[in-house]
Amino acid sequence: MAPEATLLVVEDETNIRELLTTSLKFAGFAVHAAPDGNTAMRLAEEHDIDLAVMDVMLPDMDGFTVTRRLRDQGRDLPVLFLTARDSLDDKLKGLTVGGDDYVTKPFSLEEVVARIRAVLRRTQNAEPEDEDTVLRVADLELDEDRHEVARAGRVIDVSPTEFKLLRYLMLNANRVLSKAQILDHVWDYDFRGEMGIVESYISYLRRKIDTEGEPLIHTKRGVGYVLREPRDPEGR
Amino acid sequence: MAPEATLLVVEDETNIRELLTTSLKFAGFAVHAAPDGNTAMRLAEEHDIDLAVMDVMLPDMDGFTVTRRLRDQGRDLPVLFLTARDSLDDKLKGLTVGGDDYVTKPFSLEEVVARIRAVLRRTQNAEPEDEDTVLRVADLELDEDRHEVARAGRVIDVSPTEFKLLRYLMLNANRVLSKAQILDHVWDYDFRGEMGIVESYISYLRRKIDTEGEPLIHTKRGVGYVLREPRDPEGR
DNA sequence: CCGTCCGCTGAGAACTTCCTGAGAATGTGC
DNA sequence: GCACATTCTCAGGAAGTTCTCAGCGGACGG
Repeated sequence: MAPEATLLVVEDETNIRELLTTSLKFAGFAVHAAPDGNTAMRLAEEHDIDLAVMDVMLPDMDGFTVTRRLRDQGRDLPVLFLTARDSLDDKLKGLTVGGDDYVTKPFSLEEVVARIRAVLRRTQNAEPEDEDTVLRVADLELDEDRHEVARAGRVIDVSPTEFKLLRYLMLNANRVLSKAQILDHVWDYDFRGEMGIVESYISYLRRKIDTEGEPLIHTKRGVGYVLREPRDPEGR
Repeated sequence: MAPEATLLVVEDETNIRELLTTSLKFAGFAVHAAPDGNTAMRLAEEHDIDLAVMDVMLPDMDGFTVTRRLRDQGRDLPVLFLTARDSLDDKLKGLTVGGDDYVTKPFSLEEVVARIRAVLRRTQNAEPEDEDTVLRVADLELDEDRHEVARAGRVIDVSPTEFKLLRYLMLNANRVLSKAQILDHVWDYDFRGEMGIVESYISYLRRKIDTEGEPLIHTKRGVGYVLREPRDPEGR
């Protein structure tokens, strides 16, 4: 399978750079990584980059400068900025007007992948005709754009974490996910709590989407959880 | 037959290192073994390693450091970490994000082999879709991804131990397995119980998968058990 | 044909995992 | 700054799983 797109990760903290690199590769992207602005510029010359994931704070120059210089070279590069939650720069606020976007640290991998896909969708597809921002499993729907969930056509209100958890389950429908996997993908990378929180949120989700009609979320005791279509009475 | 893949086992406890080495060789892998981080680094230079099985606690440096150093040398090495059950280290978080995974001690050999294969599948195959994770014997199916068993298309609920036992029987279809062999592979290496437990679980499995249609699990009195295709009426 | 051995299975004790309600702590919008 | 939503922890209880054991019965050897 050809990679979905080629990304450039620019981030000086080694842990986060590697976390992003491995998990984005795993998500199907081709990834180049740079610890600073100058390396980033060099890599961008050598490779065709579709999108950059860029820390705002870099050792040699800030992420905006890197972005400007890259764009001065002609390419129309969309960027997903990474920034600390409390330093919500004014410059970031105007970003969603162009194709760009940002996520605050600490982030969850689900969040980053979802935002990358959203930015690529907006910038690559000038034709917005394909409404593939909707995930569907049986009569359950999740709309990325509207940030909305519906079961059997009835819209259901869910919290942000519930939404991310459900998206992850739906993206991996019919595959058993361990609580550790869920924690790693849905919760922020610095979360230090126990896996019991996954149980709690599964419980919340069930109450909201799984109380009427065939249940879609199933517990695999000792293994994890799986979201799947209901079976016929014969268990087929 | 060429080895399936080349592994590097890094584990300081001699018993466990040898247990892993012999049984992984037997499972068809080429295996190099190291008792500490430095030896591991040296072996990794001398040989082409496809995957490392790495204890988190090592005498000279921890498994994460070894992994970091090995990866700094360029190769994109997937790792299966071994860790004590109660020391669910913070660093283990984020492990199921990339290709890596972990198993807790004490483990069963079945578990380790299954996880190694899963990691190799994920990291070697850039094509995630097509390769199916389903074992089949006659009309009996076992799906790793869904952690599900079906007979004649009808899904059957099994417990984790039943699942591991059935996987082991199916991987060794048409070969008679002694109760001792089964105990050694399917149960944790520190299990101190009697072999009667194998009889119990064979009984559970038969009740679930072997009650209708030709039986697939057969007792070789005084020898062990074998799972095999039903014979034609002539007994051929 | 008989006794012994081996394997099968039901019962149940001990244990583990999971679910859920309550509540504290934190964040967000008005 | 107040009200409300959300996140997270915890603990009790429910449910499922693991493991042991003992009685039964069929298989095998003599």
